[in-house]
Amino acid sequence: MKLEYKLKQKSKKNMARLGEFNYNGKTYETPMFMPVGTNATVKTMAPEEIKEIGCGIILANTYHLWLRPGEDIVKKAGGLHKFMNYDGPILTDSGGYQVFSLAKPKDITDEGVHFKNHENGDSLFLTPEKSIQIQMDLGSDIVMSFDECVKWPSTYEYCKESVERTLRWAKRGKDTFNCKDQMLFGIVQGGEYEDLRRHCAEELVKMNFDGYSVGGTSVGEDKPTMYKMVGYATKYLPENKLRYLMGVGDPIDLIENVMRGIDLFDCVSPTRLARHGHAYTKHGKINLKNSKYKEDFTKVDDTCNCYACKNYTKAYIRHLITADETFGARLLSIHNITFLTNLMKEIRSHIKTDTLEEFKEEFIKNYYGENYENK
RNA sequence: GCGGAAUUGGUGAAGUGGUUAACACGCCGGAUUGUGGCUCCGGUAUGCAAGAGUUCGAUCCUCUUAUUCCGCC
Repeated sequence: MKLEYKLKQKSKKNMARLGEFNYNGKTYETPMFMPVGTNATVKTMAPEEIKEIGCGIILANTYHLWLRPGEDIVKKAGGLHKFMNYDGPILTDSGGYQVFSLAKPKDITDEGVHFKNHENGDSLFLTPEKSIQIQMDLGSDIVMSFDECVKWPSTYEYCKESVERTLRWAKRGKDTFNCKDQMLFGIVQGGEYEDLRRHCAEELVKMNFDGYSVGGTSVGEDKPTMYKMVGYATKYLPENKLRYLMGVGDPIDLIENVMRGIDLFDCVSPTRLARHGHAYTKHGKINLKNSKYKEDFTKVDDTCNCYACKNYTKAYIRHLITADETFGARLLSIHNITFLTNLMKEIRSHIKTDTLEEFKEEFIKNYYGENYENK
């Protein structure tokens, strides 16, 4: 049951778009935020909780599931959905990000990428064909091409070479891919260089993927640079297909990049920040480990109605985090994912009325205070 | 009452007659972006029980006092 994207509405003032797709009898709206569940679990959370919050797609990771438990096990279990008991849509990352985070430049060859297993040091070799094959075995709904996520900053020469490689890998992946129930996305790379982004986007579009991702962002660049890179890519992508900005989840970046034509986002930050004691609120990100919350018996965010905010106080959650109790991480994960999910909901409603620009100003004022500048 | 040993930050402790008293935990901040889930990076004793002395100089040597622990009466 391949999901099909329908573009419903476009802003007249910017590139924001409203869309939807059906999956398993349910309709999901975009733009959407997708929580990350690397090891076939959104860390500390049960699938029921994720659905309760109103999330749609969640992510899982090819690299990690390949190493453990192995895609064969997941296949025997009946696929990822059955294995992890999640009947919503699932997207798998290709392992391309691990090229960035785990491999050294000398490990990257045209054939594929040499890794050291981060658990036991074993030598590993991942190719575009292998990545796609694993993802077909996992049975996710959206499959990512195997790409090279380049470091930032990188020279024009390196990015150019890397884009050509990413395009060759995309083609090889597409030739391997043969599942009618899954979507396959191409990934636009090209660093901060407009002609490279354009070239990459146009070549991918010629290959006719089911959707397109923007990669190579959220790797340490400043916000204006990121926005620029996104704009260079979406400009050359077809309107009737999903666009996914990989690894982006800072609240303001969600708004900014929706305005640049993005439909899907993912980021580890709501769950990682939660594990480290941080919470998103309307008035900015707070660190619950700060001693000023020791006797703060109010909820994390007074405008929030998530399970954590309905039932628990800052002082209690602070205590859990300080005592290294998992329940604290779980409560904050629920809260942070709820925060981003609700933010996307607000964004969608402002696309409907084409008032996203005003919403952005309002949000910034509340979240960062009066003197915000892009850093 | 007699004899012995000890006393270093919030805690456990290292250390030396000579510029900024190790390390760990805790505490106080910060970071985190297609997740390498006990992570990373900062800060944290103007003082080494108190006082006096020896010395150019003492946390380190001497004496007195206090406190704690151990043994004996």
